[in-house]
Amino acid sequence: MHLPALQNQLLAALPPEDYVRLAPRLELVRMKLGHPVYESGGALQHVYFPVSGIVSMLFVTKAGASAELAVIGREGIVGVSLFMGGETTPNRCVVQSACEAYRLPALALREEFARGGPVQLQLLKYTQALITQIFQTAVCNRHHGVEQQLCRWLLLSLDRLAGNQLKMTQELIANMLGVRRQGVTEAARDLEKAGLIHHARGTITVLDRPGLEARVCECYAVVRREYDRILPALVQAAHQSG
Amino acid sequence: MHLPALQNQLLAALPPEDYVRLAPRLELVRMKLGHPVYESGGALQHVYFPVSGIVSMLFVTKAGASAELAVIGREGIVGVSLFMGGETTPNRCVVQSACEAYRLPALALREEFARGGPVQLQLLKYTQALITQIFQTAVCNRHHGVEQQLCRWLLLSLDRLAGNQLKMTQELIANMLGVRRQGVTEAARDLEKAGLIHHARGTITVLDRPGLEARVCECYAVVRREYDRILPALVQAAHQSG
DNA sequence: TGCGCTCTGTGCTCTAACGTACACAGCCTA
DNA sequence: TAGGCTGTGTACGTTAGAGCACAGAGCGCA
Repeated sequence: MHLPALQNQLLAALPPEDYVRLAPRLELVRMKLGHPVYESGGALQHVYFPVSGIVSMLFVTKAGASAELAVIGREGIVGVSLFMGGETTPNRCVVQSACEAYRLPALALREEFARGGPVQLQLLKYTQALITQIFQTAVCNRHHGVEQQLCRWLLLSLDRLAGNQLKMTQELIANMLGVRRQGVTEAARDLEKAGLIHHARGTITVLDRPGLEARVCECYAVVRREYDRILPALVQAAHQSG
Repeated sequence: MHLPALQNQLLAALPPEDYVRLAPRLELVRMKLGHPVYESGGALQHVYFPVSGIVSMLFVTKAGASAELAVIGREGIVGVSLFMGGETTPNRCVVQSACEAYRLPALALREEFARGGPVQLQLLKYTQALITQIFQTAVCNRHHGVEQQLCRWLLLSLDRLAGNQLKMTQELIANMLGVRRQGVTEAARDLEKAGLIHHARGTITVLDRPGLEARVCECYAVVRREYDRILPALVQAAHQSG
């Protein structure tokens, strides 16, 4: 049994009996770049288990400035506030890289969560990992320069995608990081000079991942280590399915 | 029945039958300013329900720079990673303002959490509010100046303390915000010139709270609104006990 | 009263990032 | 092939904050 939904590592980490109970209520949806999965304060009707692509958690200020808080890929779930009891949340979630996801109605999710056991545990563990990513974003925003943040962002994104290419304009990256587009241009130029990446009109190719990891600030490692520590089942799943 | 532990608003919001089951296992501890409640990556033996004072969630980088992620007072609980399933977390928790708290052994907490019901719900709701505070810190770090961050910090702290005084040197505030001490000095000077605060050797007195709220960035309001929305029981409790 | 400590105020230079502006380059379509 | 659009490169001046240095001010203690 290798259903596509199992490409979501969180679902894949569930015991089979839990998964088969969930599976019939999962519905595949495809979402294009820029698609708003959730709006700030909007009522959440579903949670999403991505099997490909990336969803960004963003906050947009009144003045229109934005800041990415975390990225979510097939290791996780979009919409944790549904089982955390808040129903909604003041941040947005936007598709950052064209995304296929299995969605589950809010009611079904709450029902599953209320059973306790492995489903609940897995969801909570993922949430804690997500918290780590969010607070490390806060740390990085405070103390590290644009270039290091770009490295972190590239690595976090790459971890969630197949291959070594990102289809993403510098403008969009700048919006994610909450910096100027020129800042990204300059940082990308320097990384390209160092032979770590190649970029051209909306595509960034990572040529030297170890080189990037050597240049990134500690924030990436902290987040990565926490994901690996809290969600070892996911790492195994990643190895199995590529 | 007005036990001191009920001054913790999270405990106070529990149904009486849940509270009486918990109460015998709560142990009062007093913690001085600077006391490390949790170290980064350390094993968590207890969770803490503050009844007075403030605990800061901090992250300290390898280079020694620090950044506050959130503050926790009698509205909450210190140590959410214990019931979130991660056991530990890479950030520190430090007493920011002398604190009395009731602590509960890790085992007892997990037992209570596993029962589901109101205890679990309340803990999760609080965690979501905490997530909001953390990501708003990330936003504020990215986009807002030192003065606005100081305003936010003052208001968040004031919400968790009785009275309008903060015993806190500028040096410590700077460490919390992850900025230079001089930056805090300058911001505080400007706020004092505007008649909003008075400060002298380790004590900041807020003279004009509405004035501060007018000058702070939206980050404070976003956090405050989420706490009020997700945890209305806590607001009521706050009204009852002052 | 005097000493020494901590805390605060203020000055400087330096740098990263911002806002703005504009030129060019690749790609698509007419 | 020309025109237009989007994405990228580069160059300003401006500013917030960092790093550093040191003077003064309030407080505790001998």
